[in-house]
Amino acid sequence: MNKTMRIVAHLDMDAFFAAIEERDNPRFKGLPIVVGADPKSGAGRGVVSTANYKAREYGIHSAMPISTAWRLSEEARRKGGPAAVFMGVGMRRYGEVSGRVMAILRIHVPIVEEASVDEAYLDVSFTGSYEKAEALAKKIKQSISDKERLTASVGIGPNKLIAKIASGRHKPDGLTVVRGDEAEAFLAPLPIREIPGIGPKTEELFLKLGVRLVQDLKKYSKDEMREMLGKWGADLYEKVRGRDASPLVEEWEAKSIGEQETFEQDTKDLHFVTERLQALARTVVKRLGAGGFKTFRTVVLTVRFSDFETKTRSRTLETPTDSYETLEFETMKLLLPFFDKRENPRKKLIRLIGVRVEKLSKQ
DNA sequence: TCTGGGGTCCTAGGACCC
DNA sequence: TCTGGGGTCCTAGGACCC
Repeated sequence: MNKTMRIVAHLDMDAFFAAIEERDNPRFKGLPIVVGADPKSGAGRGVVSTANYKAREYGIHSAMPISTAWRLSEEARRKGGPAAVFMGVGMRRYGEVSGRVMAILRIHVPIVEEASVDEAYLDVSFTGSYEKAEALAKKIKQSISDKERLTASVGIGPNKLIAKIASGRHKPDGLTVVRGDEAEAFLAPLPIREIPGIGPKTEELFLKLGVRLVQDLKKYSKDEMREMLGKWGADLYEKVRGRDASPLVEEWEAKSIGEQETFEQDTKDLHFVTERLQALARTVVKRLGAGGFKTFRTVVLTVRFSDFETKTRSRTLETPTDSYETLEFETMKLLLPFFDKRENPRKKLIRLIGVRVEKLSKQ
């Protein structure tokens, strides 16, 4: 083993939001917990953000409509089990816990990529061996458990791809090590959907071609992959073989800031929508300043109809601005056509609107 | 089942420029 | 006459991630 061998760890907090709620509300200990939209006795519109493992036994999982989660909880209750505890998303608190967890990681590892609120990549090459990297991961997991009473699952591998997939193999509270020379064989029998970047559409495309497992993808040349998937196809060609040279990204700057809102009921009421648009625009401008940005130059309006068709309209200004009035004026100009025959000939009801700014500058 | 809210990245066509 | 090549910007849409 050479000294420059790369070793990457991926740490994923287990059922993060639900675990925090369970920890902070002792009376919910051991109960199924669902963090997400208000279920409104089965009539709620949102989705499940996180379900703890007890709730997953009911078939409840992330991204599921909250109405479905409610139904599953009711079914379980009729069979004599406890009803699930439904809780709203307390993002501020989760952000605080995340900050403390990330601080623990930085005590042990100098190069950390905060991939999301509950995930991080660690460059543990400095340990020099998989054995030492594994020992370090155990220490970090123990520290998170001691200080925060939360569990995490860790994957260790020769690159981010392998570390990420490995962290998902033994959840919760898992630790999975895949050495460089095992990476390709580790991936081969997995469903292609395990590869980050392969979502429902790509999975379906390949299923039609009889491709289900990572090993099945190896029959395509790099050019064929590029042909099918564009630029990303060439990356995937490498990933299928366990190779991923992407570096950890320690610092990054937001490229856009936006807010959107799904209405409780679909609407065609221009006054109502205008009022919501103004509220969204105000929040966006506030967050722009809070994020240290001076100006934006592009504004984007999103409109989603009741049939879920989603349209975006954007305009790039001549001059950068930080003005709320400009944002309101420009998004209103983009919105109005949706209230007449120009953009909405069939008079569909509106389900959601969103306001986003791009081409941000700190100058 | 009836689908949130925060984002990123890619593609593709047309305008425009050299 | 029936036709370049490359580059950048803008716009709209779509796939994907947590």
